[in-house]
Amino acid sequence: MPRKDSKASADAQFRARVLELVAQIPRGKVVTYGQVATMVDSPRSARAGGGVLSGLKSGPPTELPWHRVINSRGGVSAPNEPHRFQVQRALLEAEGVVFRENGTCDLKAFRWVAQGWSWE
DNA sequence: ACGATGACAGTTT
DNA sequence: CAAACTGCCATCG
Repeated sequence: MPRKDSKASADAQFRARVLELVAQIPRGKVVTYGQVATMVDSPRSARAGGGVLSGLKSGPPTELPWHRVINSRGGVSAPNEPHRFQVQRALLEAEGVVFRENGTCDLKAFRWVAQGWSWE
C-alpha cells in the first residue's frame, strides 16, 4: 500500500515508534535506551529515545510505561529531577524489579527482548 | 530558523 | 578497576 515519502516526518515516525515499542513492554520487565533505539531505528539514537519520552509533555498524554525504560547500567538516570528518579524506581520495584545496593538491577534477568529479536 | 539542552552509550585515559 | 570525554539524534526555547 502507498507509503508517504520517507523524507516526511522522519522524526515524528521515530517518536511514534518509540512510544509504541515502550507501550509493548510487559510489566516487570525493563529495556535500555540503547535497545529501544536499536529496535526502532538506529542504535545511535539512544539519547533521542530519552528525548522522545521527555517530549511526552508536548506529545500525546499517553500513560506510557516510560518507567520501564532505563539506561545501560540497568538503573534509573538522575537528572535535575530527583523526584522522577525516585518515582521511576518505586514503580519498577512495585512491578517486581529488584534493585541492587548500587541502585542498579540485573538487566540479564529483567531486560525484555521482543520475540524475534536477539540480544547479547 | 537557529542554537542550546538532555530521561544515553560507547570508548579511552 | 574507576572516571572522563566524545559522538548522536530528537526535542525545546
